[in-house]
Order: sequence, then structure tokens, then C-alpha cells
Amino acid sequence: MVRAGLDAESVVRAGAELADEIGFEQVTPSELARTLGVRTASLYSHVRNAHDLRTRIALLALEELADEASAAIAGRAGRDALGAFADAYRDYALRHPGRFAAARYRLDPETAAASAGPRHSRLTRAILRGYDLDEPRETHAVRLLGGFFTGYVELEGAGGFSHSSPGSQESWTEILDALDSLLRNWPAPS
Amino acid sequence: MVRAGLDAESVVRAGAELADEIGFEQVTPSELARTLGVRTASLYSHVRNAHDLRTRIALLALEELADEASAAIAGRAGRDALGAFADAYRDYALRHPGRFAAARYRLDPETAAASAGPRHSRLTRAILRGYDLDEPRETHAVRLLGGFFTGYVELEGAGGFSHSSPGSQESWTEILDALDSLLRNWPAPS
DNA sequence: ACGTTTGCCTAATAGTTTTAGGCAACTTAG
DNA sequence: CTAAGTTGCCTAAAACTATTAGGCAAACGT
Repeated sequence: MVRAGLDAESVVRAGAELADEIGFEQVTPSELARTLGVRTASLYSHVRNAHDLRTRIALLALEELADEASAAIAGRAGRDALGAFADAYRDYALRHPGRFAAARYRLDPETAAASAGPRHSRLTRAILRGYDLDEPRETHAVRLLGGFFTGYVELEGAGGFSHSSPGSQESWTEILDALDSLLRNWPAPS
Repeated sequence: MVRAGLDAESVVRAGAELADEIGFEQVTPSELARTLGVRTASLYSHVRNAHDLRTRIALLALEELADEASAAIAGRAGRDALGAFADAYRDYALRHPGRFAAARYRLDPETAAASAGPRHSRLTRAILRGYDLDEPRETHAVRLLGGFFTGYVELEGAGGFSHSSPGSQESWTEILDALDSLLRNWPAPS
């Protein structure tokens, strides 16, 4: 019998691949086993259960996303860094819709804390160093950016901006300009 | 045999209720049947299949959300309307996490077009009337707000802002002030 | 009261998730 | 180069889930 030669990592990687093709929700042990050409039960040596499989795909996606964002902002600052970071995020989502959905899979608190999630906040903070915001404003700004990137890309992926003009790319650029301007002129607290 | 007296509407309503309790992803025909005290097969007279059940819950949630947002902005304008709208959104999500997740369920284009989704855009546009933005800026602003509300609430729900100060409520208010200021001073196109 | 509608049931089929135990394909050490 | 150990995959089996078909009786309109 010829072995497929799988291990935990290759299984999760194949799961991520599959997610991009058929959607994260549709990634199940049985479906994944089918595409790998093995019996469903065989996956259980590499992954604890369906939830564990999804969790590992989520962790992989968070890591990849942080890596790409990190590379994108290296050597940049201000509006330049903001644009590069935002584009890294959006490009990843468009290129890997299933992985991006995975990145929003609900993790239990301990897993989330040990994930690349916190790295995302740190990267966002790094960008904000180019704008001098004091605390707590910097934290507000991190949350504004994180929320906006997440939500915009989700709505775009759901087709919310198709069939209407202007195109999504134009809105994206203009909104980044607007946010850049806001970060440079954050209003005084009321 | 005592009947439960269900019909399509009550089944969907119970499904929404269940979603808030155990999470939208976990709402399945069998789980719903269990809570309703009927056999799984019985639900199939009211709902075509599992996907149809979820779609109907999504449509209900979109409708409810639009109703609440609409009521919230009645008689308000400017920062006042913006805050009321945003709070309606966020309050709904905190009060009904399962329904809110349902509202982001991927609908096929025709269903989406016939849903309350477009009403959400119209409501957002109504708010923006208080700020005079010309096209295409108004569209950009709709997308900025829609994206931000969606994403912020999602991250908050996932626990992204717990265990760190300042509290989420403070960020929320400050960010709304900041967005209000941005809408009044949207930068000229580059 | 009568027929119609409809809400729910049982029965059956096909597929998914997960556990247990086994064997053969590789790997490593003597 | 063989013996021992590890590991990757398999079959078998139990417990669910999704879905279809057909039937009966409760409720409803006349």
C-alpha cells in the first residue's frame, strides 16, 4: 500500500488550501480526506477532531497574515505604511478567501492569546508610531483600523460592493486617505 | 397527539432564538427539532433544508437590524444620528450574537438583493445627509461606516478588546467622535 | 358532519464524526 | 542488513445528522 505521507502540518496545509477552494465552513474531516485520497478515520492521527482541524487552519492563517503584513510595512512609515499594511490585509483576503474566513474563526481565549492575534495589534501599533497619538488615542486608533479592515474586506468578499460604482478599489484608496487624514487630526476628547 | 403548532415563521423565530443561545453555526435541523420537542423530519415541512433554515434566520436578522436602526435614527441628524445608528447596530450584536452572526451569512446574489441588506445602505446614506458629501465621497463614507461597524462589533464579540484598557465602550464613543469629525472634513482627492 | 389542509409521526437511506485495533511501510540502531 | 520501534493508513463499528416518502389524525372552513 502506497502511503500518502501526511503529518499534522501537511494535513492542516491541505485544509487551508481546500478552504480557499470550497469555503472554510465546508472544510470537514470527510471532505478533506476525500481530497487527500485517504479514509476519513486516517486524519484522526494528525488532528484531534473537526474543531481542532479548523482551529489549526485558523492559527495558520493568522500567522501567514501577520507575516505578510509585517513584511509589507518594513521600511515604511505614515500613509505609506498604512497603505501597505491595509493592502497586505486585503490582498490576502482576496487571494485566500477561505483562509481569511478561518482567521475569524472563534478561538477560545487561551488559544487566541497564544495565536498570532496579538501580533496583529502590535503591527497596527507599529504603523501608528508614524502618527503621534497619545494613549488612549492610539488604542482607539488600533481598534478603528482593525475593525475597519476586518469589516470592509468581509463586506467586499460577500459581494456587498459589486454591481455599484465607484469600484471597490477606488473606495479603498480614498478611505485610506481619509483615515490617514483622521490619524493626523484626531479630535480632542469631548 | 398534542401538536406543537409550528409554521415556517415560528420555526425560524425559534431558530434565531437558538442561535443567540448556542451560536449560529450550531443551529441545525436536528438541534432545533430537539429544542422544539419535535422529530427532525417534521421541520422539513416548514423549511426546505438546513441551508434554507439558516438563510431565513439571516433574513430575519437583517430585517430586525434594519428596523431597529431605522427607529434609532428617526428625528436625529449629524453626530446624534451617527451615534444612534452605530449604537443600534452594536447593541443588537451584543444582545443577539447569534442573530448578528446570521446577518453575515453568505446569501446568493438574488436573495441578498431581495433582503433588507440594501435597506442598510439606504439608512447609512440617510445619516450621511447630515454631512454634505458629494458623490463619490458619500459612497466611500457608506463603505467606511459599514465596514467599521461590522468589523468592530465582530472583533469585540470575539473578545478582541477584553482584558485591555481602555474599555470597549470608551473606544467606541471616541471613534464615533473621530468619524464624525472625519465626515465633516473629508480630505480632497489626491 | 365532511372534506381539505396541515402538522407531526415512523421508516428508511445516505453520509459524517469519532473511537478502537491491526498491519504494513518506513526509520533507526546495532 | 536485519531487528525493533514508530508511524501512517486501513477496516470495523457506533452514534449522529440530513433528507425523502408516505401516512394518520387534528384542526379548519363550509
